[in-house]
Amino acid sequence: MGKLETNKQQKKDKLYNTAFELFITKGISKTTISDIVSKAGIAKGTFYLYFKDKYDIRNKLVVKKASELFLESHNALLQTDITDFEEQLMFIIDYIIAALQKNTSLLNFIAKNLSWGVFRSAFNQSPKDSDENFFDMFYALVPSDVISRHDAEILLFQLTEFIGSTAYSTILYSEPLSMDEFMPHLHNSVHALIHQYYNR
Amino acid sequence: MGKLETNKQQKKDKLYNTAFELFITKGISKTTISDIVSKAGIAKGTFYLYFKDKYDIRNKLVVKKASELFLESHNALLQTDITDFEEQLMFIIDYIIAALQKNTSLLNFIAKNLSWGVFRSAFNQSPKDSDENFFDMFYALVPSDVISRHDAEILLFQLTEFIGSTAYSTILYSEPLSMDEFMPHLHNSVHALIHQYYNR
Amino acid sequence: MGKLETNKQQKKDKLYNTAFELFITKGISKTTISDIVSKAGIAKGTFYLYFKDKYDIRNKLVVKKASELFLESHNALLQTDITDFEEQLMFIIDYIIAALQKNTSLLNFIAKNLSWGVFRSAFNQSPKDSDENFFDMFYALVPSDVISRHDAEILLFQLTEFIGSTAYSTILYSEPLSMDEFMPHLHNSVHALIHQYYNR
Amino acid sequence: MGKLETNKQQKKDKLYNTAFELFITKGISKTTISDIVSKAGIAKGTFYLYFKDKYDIRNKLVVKKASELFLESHNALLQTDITDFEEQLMFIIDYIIAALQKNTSLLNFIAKNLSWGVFRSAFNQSPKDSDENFFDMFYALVPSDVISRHDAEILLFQLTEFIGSTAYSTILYSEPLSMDEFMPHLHNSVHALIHQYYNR
DNA sequence: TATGAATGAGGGTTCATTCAT
DNA sequence: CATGAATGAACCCTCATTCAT
Repeated sequence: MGKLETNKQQKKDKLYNTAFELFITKGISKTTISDIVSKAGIAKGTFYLYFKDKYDIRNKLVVKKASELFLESHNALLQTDITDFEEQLMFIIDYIIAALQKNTSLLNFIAKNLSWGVFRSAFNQSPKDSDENFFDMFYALVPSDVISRHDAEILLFQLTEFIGSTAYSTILYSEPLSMDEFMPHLHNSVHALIHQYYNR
Repeated sequence: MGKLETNKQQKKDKLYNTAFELFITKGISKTTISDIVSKAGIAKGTFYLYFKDKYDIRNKLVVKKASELFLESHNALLQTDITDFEEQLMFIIDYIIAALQKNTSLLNFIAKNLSWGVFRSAFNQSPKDSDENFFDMFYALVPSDVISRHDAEILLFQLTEFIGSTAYSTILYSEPLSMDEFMPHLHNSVHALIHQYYNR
Repeated sequence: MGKLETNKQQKKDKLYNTAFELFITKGISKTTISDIVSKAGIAKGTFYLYFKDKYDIRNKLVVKKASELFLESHNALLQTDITDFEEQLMFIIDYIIAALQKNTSLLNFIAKNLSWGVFRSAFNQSPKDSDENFFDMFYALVPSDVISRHDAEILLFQLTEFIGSTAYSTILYSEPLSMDEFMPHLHNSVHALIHQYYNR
Repeated sequence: MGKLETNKQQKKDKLYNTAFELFITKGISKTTISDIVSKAGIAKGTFYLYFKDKYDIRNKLVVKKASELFLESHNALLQTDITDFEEQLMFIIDYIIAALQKNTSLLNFIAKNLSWGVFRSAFNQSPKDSDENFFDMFYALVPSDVISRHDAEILLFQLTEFIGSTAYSTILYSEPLSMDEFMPHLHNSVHALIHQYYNR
């Protein structure tokens, strides 16, 4: 990679980092492109060299951050000896929830802007960005003898939506109850959702 | 109610209706207050006599529309002979999903802007707006001998979030599958979520 | 006319005057709307209340200024005893050329931006703006027994284009000769153009 | 001319052709240097090696295109047997008008940007560009025994301006009449303008 | 109450020009 | 000679909000 190439990537990364910081601090609508570039120490025109507009960088950031979180949880799982699928899944869920509880800005950012469509298309569009793919990771965990690949996909969808939306409300607003209070219910519900797909 | 009083309410209603129409047509951020008042045939300053800003009218509208939908489904239920709790719940869910499938603009509007907190507080703030309260309606259905009031609330929360977020993705974007394909899974999952709270 | 109405017209006039001043001083493309409003002491948004954009005010100004000049020449004609059509026409031409020689900025402004289409449509659009219409003024001068109304219109078109384009080059750039040198040729040519339409 | 030299000329020509195409398609002010170079497949910086700015290439193009048209008409004249000056002139005028009617973009481009000064100076600056000069061509046609060289120049000026400005309005906008309707008037007027200079 | 003209900060975006490679 | 990433001044325009009428 040439010096010029490196410089380009550095500029892009700087914009990503600065934009994320401002998005979670001030909110997206209150963050202007002027804010981003001036904080990043980059010229305004340069922004438009890499991103179409504010929502372009937001979409890319949302997927980036969500993926990072998932893969981080998977890496943590690999450090353990857990082999049972449900236990593995619970580990990941607990890991992610704990991370979001510690980083409510991130939760706010991801939850408000991540849709399944964005998420999915992002993985398909640029598989080179991460040598490990979150979907593959999940499907590899699922015991294929009891849950079909097709069902696994639908299950993943339901779990993601269910956990995402309830976590948003409980963690950020403690509405209608706090995440700590909700936790046992969440665990039970996740088990209930999974068990449908066993022994079908 | 005097003539002047009536005139005031008419103005307010006109603003509500016009704003809703524009919100679902052009989207909220693309709708300006100028758009609303000019389409409503009302002076710009008058808007500020009734609403604080665009987000004030949006919040009120979201709750209004969501409540109308819930109560409409309940009224439909009353026309039936269904007495079993789970069947009643399924009827309401199917009714609401069918309505949202027919009116995707409404789904988009509600899903993007309705949070549990807004919803809940709205009911508490102005119980007079609807002589029937959605929460009371729901709790009345729940068989109190098998599910406690406290659990009922948590269950309602989970169902609302689960159905809301999966319906959004499947109806509007058919991602990762269409609502028609998802329907049996949805039914099973709802049953699974409910059954946890039986015979505890 | 109420106070508010008067205030509106004052603002509009102020914008007209300031824009014209800047257009002829700095040129149109170098004049920004910011320049106009800041010099006029009016808020930027107010500009857009009265004009669509820079080119809207330019078009209106061009017609305004050209009309004023024509009508001014006609008023001057009325102060004389000249009765012969050709002499009257020559008087008007000489008057206008003299005015443009004294005010080369005006010549530059009008010549670069006035097209027959703009001119004509402007008169038809808002005939109320001037109780006297330049076209009617011209046609009234033409001796209708020797030149038909239809021919008069074509003649006026040719004279306007011929004088306009040659005056532009000779007055502003003395190319290929100065207006003073060109004057006798211009007179002869105008007579030649007119005489075609006599005794047809 | 070495290979490198040829490559340079090719780049320049490519820029000329691309710029012209964009100028007549999108208009000059809407055409950016980015547009030109990206369409030409040449680097942005390279543009500045050959031209000062957008207006530099425009001026050169306008003269180039106008000259081509004039010389083309002269070449067509040489294919005929016409010997009489007025007939020759009419042939050229008709030829040019026909060409502009077929190519209104060219008319628009030339008329809006060609001034006598630009035209004249261009011929004097770079006579090498065309081995035949339009001015010389015209003066050679004029019968020098009846019209002096000095008068010929003034006549050419008047004809050019007269025809140019009336053609613009009639061809492009049919205002106040179409070119077809105007044609006989144009012919008569041209004759009238020429005859002044006979037998002086 | 109701009006709507006036405001003006600040947003997004463009694009001619430069200069290190 | 050729490149094209980077620049950043400059611009247009929107629109929520106010306030005299």
